[in-house]
Amino acid sequence: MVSIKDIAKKAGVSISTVSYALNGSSKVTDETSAKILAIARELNYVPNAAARTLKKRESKIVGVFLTDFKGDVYGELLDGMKEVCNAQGYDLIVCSGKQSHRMLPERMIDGAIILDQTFSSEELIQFADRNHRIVVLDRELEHPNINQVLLDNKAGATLATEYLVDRGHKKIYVVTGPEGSYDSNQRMKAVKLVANRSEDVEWIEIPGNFKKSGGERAADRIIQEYTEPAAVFCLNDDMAIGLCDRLADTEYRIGEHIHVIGFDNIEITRYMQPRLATIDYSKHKWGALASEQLIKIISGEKVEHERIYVTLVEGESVGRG
Amino acid sequence: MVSIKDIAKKAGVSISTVSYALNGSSKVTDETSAKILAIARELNYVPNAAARTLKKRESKIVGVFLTDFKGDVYGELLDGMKEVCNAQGYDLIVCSGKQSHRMLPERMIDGAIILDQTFSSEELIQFADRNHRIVVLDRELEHPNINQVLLDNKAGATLATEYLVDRGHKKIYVVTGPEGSYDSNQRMKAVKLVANRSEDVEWIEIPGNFKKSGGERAADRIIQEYTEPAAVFCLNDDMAIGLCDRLADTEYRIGEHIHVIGFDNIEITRYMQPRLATIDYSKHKWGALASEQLIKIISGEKVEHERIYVTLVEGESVGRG
DNA sequence: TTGTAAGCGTTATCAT
DNA sequence: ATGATAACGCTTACAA
Repeated sequence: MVSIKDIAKKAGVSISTVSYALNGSSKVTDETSAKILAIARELNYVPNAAARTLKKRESKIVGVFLTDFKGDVYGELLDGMKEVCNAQGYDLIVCSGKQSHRMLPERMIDGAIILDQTFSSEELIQFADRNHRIVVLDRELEHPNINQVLLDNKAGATLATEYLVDRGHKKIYVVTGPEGSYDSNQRMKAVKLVANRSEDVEWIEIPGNFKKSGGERAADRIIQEYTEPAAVFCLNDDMAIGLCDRLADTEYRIGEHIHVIGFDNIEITRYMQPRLATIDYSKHKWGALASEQLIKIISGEKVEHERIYVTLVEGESVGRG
Repeated sequence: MVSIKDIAKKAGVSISTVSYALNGSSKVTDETSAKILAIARELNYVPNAAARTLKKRESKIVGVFLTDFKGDVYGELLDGMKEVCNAQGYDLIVCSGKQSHRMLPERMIDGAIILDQTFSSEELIQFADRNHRIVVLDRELEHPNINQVLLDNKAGATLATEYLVDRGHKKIYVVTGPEGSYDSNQRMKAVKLVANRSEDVEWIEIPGNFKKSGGERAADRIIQEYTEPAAVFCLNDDMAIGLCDRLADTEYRIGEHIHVIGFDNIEITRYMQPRLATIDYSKHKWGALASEQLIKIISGEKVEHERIYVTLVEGESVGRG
């Protein structure tokens, strides 16, 4: 491996001069600088990230942590993050799994964006206490070193529930996310609020998991107790897809016997027959804002919590009740 | 930041003893070791990755590089990679974009898995020459430090083309990937081979881009010159989806006027009406094998190139010609 | 069994 | 404008 020492030797200067030259300092003559740069190129010199990070105590890398790599929301979200990070001179790395948790405390990365159930809030607070900078996308957490950029879950769930109620549905199943999911809990709260406003609207909670399997299981139960048309609010699109998929094998028609709405507006919903009603939001913007906030708090800037707004996407999966 | 120096001071021992104790060396007494470990915990000690990497000249991290984060094949692929990496004591990070190319030469990572057009083959060879270890998933490259794990593109394209020919189609459009794509070129070669076997089979190449937009443009052209039923082999599913989507707005019926087959068997195809015929392969296995090979060559083991096998998935998107 | 010390490749302070 | 040197936090001969 060629280091600045090798360049220094070949150029007949000291390593500090080489360092200055490579970093474009004005302290060194254009002449020596040019010579050094030439030699560096000639020797195929590449700086060593570990050494730089060790000395400077920063890596110019931010990490985003995901529960897993599956999931259709991630593509745009990550692109949004990358765009902002790169523009600000940071690299973005995507991590997943318990093992990767060490990245932040071990200082491989300058900050973390969390969308990952496998981090407990205690763990995150502990990191923040030790002065690590974090942006959370999947929970509320108050700490000077933590910023949150959250979906407007309540607005979304309110829109969805009102849509069902407005279209005349009296019996509403709600398929939830996994236990303890912040998004699921927030959405559920809003559902209750809206549903309880109308005396004649009944809502039934079905525990789900934000995965297709949850929707499939919900479908089984709904079919079993079917007596009259009903509406289902799946608290994310993945479950709605599982539900529709299972229903496709039965005589129950979506938008006619069972009315379905999801949440996320993932791409796949556009291609479903009938088109799935859902709640949309800009994933790109969500990611971009998260990166923006993180880089700001890394730079010591104070920032306010942010919220991502949502809209209703109508679809034939919901007919008149 | 608390370092081994702090622990040493508090324990009244030298830093080397602390280092040995923390690394579970048998050189140090159970007693002192216990004391040191206790103090380390008490002080919330976390090792510094940069320092360790600098000294040991390895990071125990492998990086996978993607052209972008969109794309439905990535989820399972990455999970497969992560699984193997973690089992072998490596962390996996996912990177994208020109900026991230520095990770390998700067030695942040111990090796790279490449599925990324933005790396030129010259660049990769240069890295390999400087003793970096690489596995390529998107090209052929011969070098002692490079291993390749490729899809069996030819088998897949042969299966797809034969499927169309066997079902009586005489006119076959082929929508290709972007210029220079290895996968696209390989698949195209196989198409020609099969199609040219039968005198009465005509094939027409339409340049695409492996994205939905490519499929949409292809649909426009096919509609325009439509005289009789035709078959279309989209060299990936994404384009097939774009094509079907565009066709949905016309009077042409898929599986009746236009017969379509894709490549990749991404999840979305299951939910299409009619079900898209396509070529399947295990993305999980592909990722797992790539990681396996990379870790082997990092460990100095010699390995052979690998190939991922493919199968045909029939679908109603292809009817009788 | 434990300590001393060198060194990994940088950056940055202080002399010169 | 350039050089000598310490320091970042860790591992690992080698010495004691």
